[in-house]
Amino acid sequence: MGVTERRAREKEELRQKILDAAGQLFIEEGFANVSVRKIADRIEYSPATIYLYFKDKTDLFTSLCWETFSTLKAQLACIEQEGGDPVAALRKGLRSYIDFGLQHPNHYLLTFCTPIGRPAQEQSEDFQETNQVGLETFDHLRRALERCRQSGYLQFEDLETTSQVVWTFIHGTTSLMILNCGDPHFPWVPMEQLIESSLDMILRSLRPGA
Amino acid sequence: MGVTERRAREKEELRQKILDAAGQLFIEEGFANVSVRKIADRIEYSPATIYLYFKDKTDLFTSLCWETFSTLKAQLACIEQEGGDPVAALRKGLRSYIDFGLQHPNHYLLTFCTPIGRPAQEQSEDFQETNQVGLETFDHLRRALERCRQSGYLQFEDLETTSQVVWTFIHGTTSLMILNCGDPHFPWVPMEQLIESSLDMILRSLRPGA
Amino acid sequence: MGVTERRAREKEELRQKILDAAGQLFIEEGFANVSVRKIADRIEYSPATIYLYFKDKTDLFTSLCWETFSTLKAQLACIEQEGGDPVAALRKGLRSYIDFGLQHPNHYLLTFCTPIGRPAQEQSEDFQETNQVGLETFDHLRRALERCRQSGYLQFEDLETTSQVVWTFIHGTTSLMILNCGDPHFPWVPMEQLIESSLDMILRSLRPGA
Amino acid sequence: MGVTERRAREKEELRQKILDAAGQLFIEEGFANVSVRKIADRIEYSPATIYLYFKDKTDLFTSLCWETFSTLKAQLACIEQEGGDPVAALRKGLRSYIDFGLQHPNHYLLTFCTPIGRPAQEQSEDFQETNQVGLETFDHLRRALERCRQSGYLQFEDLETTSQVVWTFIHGTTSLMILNCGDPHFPWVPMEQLIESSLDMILRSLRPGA
DNA sequence: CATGAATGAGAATTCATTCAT
DNA sequence: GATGAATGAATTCTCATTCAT
Repeated sequence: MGVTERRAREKEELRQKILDAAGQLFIEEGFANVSVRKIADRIEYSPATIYLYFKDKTDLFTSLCWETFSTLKAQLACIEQEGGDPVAALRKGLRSYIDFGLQHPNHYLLTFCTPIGRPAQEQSEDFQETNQVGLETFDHLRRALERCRQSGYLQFEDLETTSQVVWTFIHGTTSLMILNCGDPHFPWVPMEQLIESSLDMILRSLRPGA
Repeated sequence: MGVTERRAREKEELRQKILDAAGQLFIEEGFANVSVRKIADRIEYSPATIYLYFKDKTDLFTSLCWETFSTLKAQLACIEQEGGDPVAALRKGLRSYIDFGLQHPNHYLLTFCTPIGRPAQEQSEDFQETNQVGLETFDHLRRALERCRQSGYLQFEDLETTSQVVWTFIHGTTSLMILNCGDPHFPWVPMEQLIESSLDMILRSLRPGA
Repeated sequence: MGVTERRAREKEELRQKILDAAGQLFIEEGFANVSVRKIADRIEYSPATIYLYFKDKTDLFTSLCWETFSTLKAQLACIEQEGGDPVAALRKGLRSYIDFGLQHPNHYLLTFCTPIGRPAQEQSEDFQETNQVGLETFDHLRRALERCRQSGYLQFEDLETTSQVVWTFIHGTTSLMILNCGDPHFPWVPMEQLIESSLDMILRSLRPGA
Repeated sequence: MGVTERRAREKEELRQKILDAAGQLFIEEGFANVSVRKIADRIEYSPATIYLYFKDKTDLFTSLCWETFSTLKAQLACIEQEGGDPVAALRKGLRSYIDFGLQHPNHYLLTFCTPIGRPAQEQSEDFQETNQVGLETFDHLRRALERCRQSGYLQFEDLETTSQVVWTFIHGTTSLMILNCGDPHFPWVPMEQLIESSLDMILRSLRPGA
């Protein structure tokens, strides 16, 4: 029985190793510029081995996205359950989103900043599943905002529109932080200051009477 | 002498024709999916001819980026010069930025959503030049905000921080529009509505007393 | 001892199961399009198991050929033994040959429509054995014809030449049926009609006085 | 102008060289076992060059078939035009068919004895064209037989069935001659004798009163 | 006995690029 | 100035086969 377990563990480890290598490479070089061979080379396995763990190159991408969403969703669910002041919870959730991006830059970029030839991919079952998780993640934001509105702390007209706008804003902050924060050519203010100011601005714009 | 001039003109015309075809194709199909042959086919020249005008495929792209960035800068400069209500001008500028991104999605993605890890490219003269244009473009935003503050229509503490936050916000809106706007799996509100609401929120958060 | 016997029986059963699956697949998809994995999948064993029973993919095929040739020979022998009207027996034998080809198209094609240029194969023991069976099969035709001649029902000069010609004829019918019978671009008459007409023509050409 | 001509000639020569190499290899190893690389190696060009002359591997095959049919059709058309005794013309045509096969064994085998995954191929324009030529070739046989019947020299019921049966017969003779005529394991009678006997038998079976 | 895991070799095809003309 | 021809290198992916367990 020990043998079976060890095998399973090793298999999972290799799968993860492949995913990690692929994620890094996708970010470093762009999805289109990464060949299966490059991934295999990096982990010192044969290209054929990759195909024992993933159906094709797209499957690799999809799996990475799924990982991203799942982790993020879990964090947000945790905050939601804690309850407490709705605005504080919203802010905490947004901050959590940004921090997640900064802590998992590869996954974040891959999931939200990498264009793929979508059409081909959308059919797959895995994609559907990943997408589902993504939508559920967004639900947390929607609910957090609605709670703020119902409690009277924030005010806005359309929940759906507002949720989406807020998402695009924190996505913008997150992605630029990841991509350019070390760019010596741009006079960035300190990261912490930028993040907090971003959250301030978002909440200010939703304050009743604003 | 007329001959020489005509030759020069014809040469410039072909160069532009190539750039136009390439630009269209990059947008239609994405950089990675455009082959030099496709560009050549579209203008009914041979692939080899392209190489008489551009060093390689990357050079084509860089030239396009520079071109389009200049266009954005020119648009913003134009708005700045028009003068008029500062807040309206700011809003117009922001809208201009978003529209620019949507019109040149591939250049936008390359410039703002691709990690700088291309050692080869950073060094290049073209890159430096393009970067310079980028900074100048940001200057327009900074100035537009400052004018709003000085005129008393908007209020905020730190100009630099605010400018950067605003940029990250509209970048977020722009990039997600580009990447996901056609995604049938996400319940996007109409694009126009999302964009206008984004601008509303940004301006609302800067309103005095907000 | 019961145990040993059961083991042997089980082993033989699995071998046959593999052969059957392979045979079906070769017919359904053609030799080149059948992978060992496909065979293994169909019987729900691992590919590696196949190699416990057969040296390689070719061995599988050779075994099948031998098997099926033996079947043909047995059929012809059976007809021969039945005796009865010699011409009816001849016709039955020819028909049997054609039907055999249609039922085992891939083995038929491999054996009769593939140039012997595989040095490796010719040498093999299996090949020699298969060849032997082939000659014995032809003997049946020769004998059937001779019996028709001796009984006075048919007439021809040279037995050997006639046997060979008859063989080439039914081979032609068989192989074209296999290769093109489903070709919608050729106005084939119904297969049954073609086969029976072929046999009619062959027998008519051997009729005394013809 | 001489330059253009020479270029065209050279281009045609290379095309033919590729076709020849491909034809040989297809016969030697079977369609499925020939890679584009092997063809390229044999003529000492790069694989990519092949694709400048042929759309894909299937196109190579189709072109070879077209060549075959065209040549054969021309020969048969020639005989048809000569006129003369219908039965002699029929026999001459049949003999011509067999001789053609023996003179161009590669093309013959390729066209009539090589199974390909047909479905994928049938759509192509080239295939349609090739098929058309094939049907026209068969028309010659049909017409030759009909002429014999109308002149009263031969007798048979259904023209279509008879034509097809006759074709399968001479195809059988031709293909076995090509494939096995040198087989030391089979006691072949002299080739000339076999061919003439085949024709005798065919004509005898169609003789009035047979 | 059976197999899960792994791989080297090779498949068809495409592409950016060069160069003689 | 423009190009037709050619190619080396790379792409994704499949397969027969092996071997430790």
